[in-house]
Amino acid sequence: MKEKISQLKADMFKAIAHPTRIRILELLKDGELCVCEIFEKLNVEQANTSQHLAVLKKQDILKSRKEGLRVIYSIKYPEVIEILEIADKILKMQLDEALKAFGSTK
Amino acid sequence: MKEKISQLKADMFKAIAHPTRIRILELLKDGELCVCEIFEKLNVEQANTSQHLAVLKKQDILKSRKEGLRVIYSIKYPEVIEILEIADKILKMQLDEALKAFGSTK
DNA sequence: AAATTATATTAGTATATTTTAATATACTTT
DNA sequence: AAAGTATATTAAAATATACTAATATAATTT
Repeated sequence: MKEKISQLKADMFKAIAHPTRIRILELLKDGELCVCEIFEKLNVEQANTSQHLAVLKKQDILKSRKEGLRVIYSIKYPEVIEILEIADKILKMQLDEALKAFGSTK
Repeated sequence: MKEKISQLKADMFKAIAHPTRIRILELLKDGELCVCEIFEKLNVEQANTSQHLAVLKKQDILKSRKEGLRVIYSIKYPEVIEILEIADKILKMQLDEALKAFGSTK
């Protein structure tokens, strides 16, 4: 039972754990965007962008709606952004520490 | 530049994104443990546990110290636990919603 | 209804991750 | 210094992910 929940959480993190998908989430932080806007801003192939969006949607992290020809994606649970912000914070601390290691005669 | 930072964040999430590693982090939430305690509690092979610990340590998420024969691991940045707690919260909302979908004539 | 536009899907190849099993290292105790 | 513990490393096989290119779908405009 506990194992299954860990698996579900791992699946969620796996969905997030890709540079392109992280950039997608950061783009969508301030509101919804259509696929065309996303792949142009990211400079990533349309097909590849679609695939990454599909990963995030399958994992129930993004939602989408159709508007004419366009498909508009947005973040389903804003808490995901909190996760990214904490990751940012940790990364800064890590880099900070790595930098300090230089100062001390290393 | 922005791409490199996304890559670093992705690497961090990748390190977290495994059921066994998530369980390790949850075990260490309340304090340090040696490898022998960890793999016994998790019911995972010693070698495999070592490998997963190495992944988390390489990513600077865990730290370790030696005490006699034992190696004792602990969480380096408590913020990682916050990330797991938010993931928990999101997962609960997702499951909740999935459950509700049943109620409504689906 | 044909052509156009936006998005999605599929298949194939390339890469990366995970697991298992065997072995190595590094302290400790005898 | 030999034997015993605790942990780490390595190699090989199995599995999963990612990217590219080609093609398919679906709504729109002409």
